[in-house]
Amino acid sequence: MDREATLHDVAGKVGVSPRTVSRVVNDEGGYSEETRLRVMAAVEELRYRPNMVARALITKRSGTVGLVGGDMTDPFFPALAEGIQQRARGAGQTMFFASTGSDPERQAEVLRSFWVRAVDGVIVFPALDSIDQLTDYGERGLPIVVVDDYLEAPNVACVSFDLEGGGGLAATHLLKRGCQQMGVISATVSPPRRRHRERGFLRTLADTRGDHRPPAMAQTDPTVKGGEAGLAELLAQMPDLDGVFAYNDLVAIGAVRAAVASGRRVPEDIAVVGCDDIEMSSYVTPALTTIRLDRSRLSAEAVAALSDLIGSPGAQRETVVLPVELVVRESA
Amino acid sequence: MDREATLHDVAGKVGVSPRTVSRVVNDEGGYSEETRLRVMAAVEELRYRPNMVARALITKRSGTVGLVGGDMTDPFFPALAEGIQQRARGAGQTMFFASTGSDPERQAEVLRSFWVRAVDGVIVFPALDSIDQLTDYGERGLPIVVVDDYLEAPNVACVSFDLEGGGGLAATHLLKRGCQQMGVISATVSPPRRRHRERGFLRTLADTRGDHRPPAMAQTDPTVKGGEAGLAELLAQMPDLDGVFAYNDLVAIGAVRAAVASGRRVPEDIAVVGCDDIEMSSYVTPALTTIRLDRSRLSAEAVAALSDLIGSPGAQRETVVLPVELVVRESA
DNA sequence: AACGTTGACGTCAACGTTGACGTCAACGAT
DNA sequence: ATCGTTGACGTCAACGTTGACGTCAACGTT
Repeated sequence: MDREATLHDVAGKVGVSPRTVSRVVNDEGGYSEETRLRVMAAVEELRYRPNMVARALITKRSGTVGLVGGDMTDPFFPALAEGIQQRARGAGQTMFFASTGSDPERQAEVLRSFWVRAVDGVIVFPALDSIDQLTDYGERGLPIVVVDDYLEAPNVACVSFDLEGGGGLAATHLLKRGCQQMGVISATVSPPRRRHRERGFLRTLADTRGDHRPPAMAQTDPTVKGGEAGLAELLAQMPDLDGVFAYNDLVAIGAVRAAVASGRRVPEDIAVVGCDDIEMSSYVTPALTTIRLDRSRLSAEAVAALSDLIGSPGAQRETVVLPVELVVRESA
Repeated sequence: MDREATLHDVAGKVGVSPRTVSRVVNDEGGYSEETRLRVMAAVEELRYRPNMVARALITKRSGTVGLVGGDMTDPFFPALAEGIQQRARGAGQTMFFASTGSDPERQAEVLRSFWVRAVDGVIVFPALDSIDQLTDYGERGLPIVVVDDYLEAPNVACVSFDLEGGGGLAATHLLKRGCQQMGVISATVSPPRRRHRERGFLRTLADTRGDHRPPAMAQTDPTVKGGEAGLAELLAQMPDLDGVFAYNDLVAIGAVRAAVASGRRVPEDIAVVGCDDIEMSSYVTPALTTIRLDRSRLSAEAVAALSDLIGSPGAQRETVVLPVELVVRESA
């Protein structure tokens, strides 16, 4: 376990100064072809690898990005994280990951830990009420890409799905099926300000027929259990419920289970539309009708936005809104 | 966006040397209570946060750990990553994550990128044929926890589930159900050396009744689609197949789907046992009978092993084998 | 009174790079 | 012959910390 080779070691071996080795390693130019070859050979032989920590100390660029999520356990998240990680790796960046459980204090702690490790930028799925935090870091010079929320600040870019449109799609579909008594299950982790899908759903309902009964509303955890509880609550408010728009597919699965458990048929008695289109959704019975969010696209856009931000300090950047799509399967 | 405060700034404000501020910040002792208070106040006021990069450069400890997985998209993985990340955070460590797609070259690249960023240790789900790589890094002084594989090397610890036992459990269960014609679907990403679950299954079969027909074997990707293909292959080899042990729950779900698509009933005509017990497994129809692996336990053990290794350089550490459990639901 | 010990600091160098700048020979243009 | 330019280096300091060691007053002991 002999100490790692440094620029100095390579320089000694070749008989040039460390600065020249650095130039070669970083492809800066300012050396002869012969020197380049001799340096490269020595680098090979000594298995020299630049020490990113030292480099980061002076350049203020660590070659790392941070991903801040609510909960990796949400099936929507992993594919996203995977995509982001792969693209970051492609750009020579290494990815930190930390989850916040949607708790702003944990988020603050996480951002601090990323900041003091000199990450070049972060991609954040923001916790409840944490925009001040994010604005603050943006102003301090940290490039931030915010997913599914909107805020204006230097060094901050936003990338979202058109969830409002998605809610509309769900409403239209349920109306077309002939549903009369609708319910919406939304998530406690999503603050009112960010309830785009619900807004879109309600608006389309209102726009399409002004005379319908206002939909029942419930709030739960964004999980299968939450969906079960949510449907029970909806049923309590509206016993002749016949159409449900669920916060995500997990909730939709829970809603379907609860409906079936209560002796109703899905979609005949209650139609259920989910959101996300996770893998699982095509494998449950009945297969879920849902709003598809293209996660691969989102990760691409998020990483692209972040590199832009990193490349041009202090800049703002257009908010990106990604289209969504209704996928009709069996549940509605 | 005024420059970040440093030890030097704090020192200037208080009227002591940076070294003293460092002592206070690191709780080293060797200062008066009065000095401590004044330093703390200045730290507060200037919002001083130690620069981990500079600290890492000199101490060779970065306060980061790396997690190397095959694919975050595998539903088994996220809960693990989440657990590891939380526990690491609890210990003041920040987690890097990178996936390898089970490709040894990508794994090498990932480990290099972690290494040059001076991670304090890594937890690895090894790619195919990559033990030399891992041994090499272990010898160079990198603490490594290897999940689900065995190797002996300095600075390396192994943590596994008792998959051999799990395979035995599955075999026993299928035998008890009266299955006669068994098949095993294993994964191409798992090299023969690491096929513990298959080994346990086959051995129990052989031990229990020496006269049975040798099981059919298939290999696929560890996905739902793979499971569908795998069952088809099994059926081609053994048309009167009546019991299947699948590599994981995703494969089991695929196998069930393919069985149903071929007009067979599950579990009446073909019983299927999965492995992992992911969330999804209780929500599909029929709900999966499976071998439960306690992911929370695994992440706890992995992190514990890693801190041990980090705490005592050069040490070896007992391999930890975690128990598994059969969960009987509907598919077998 | 002389001496060792302890506490509370300060000084300096080092960690491995890179930014800024300096040097010096070779070369072409005037 | 002189001058400016260019290429190919080298030198030095700095990034923000901490390890190793030094200093010096206060204190207790003999």
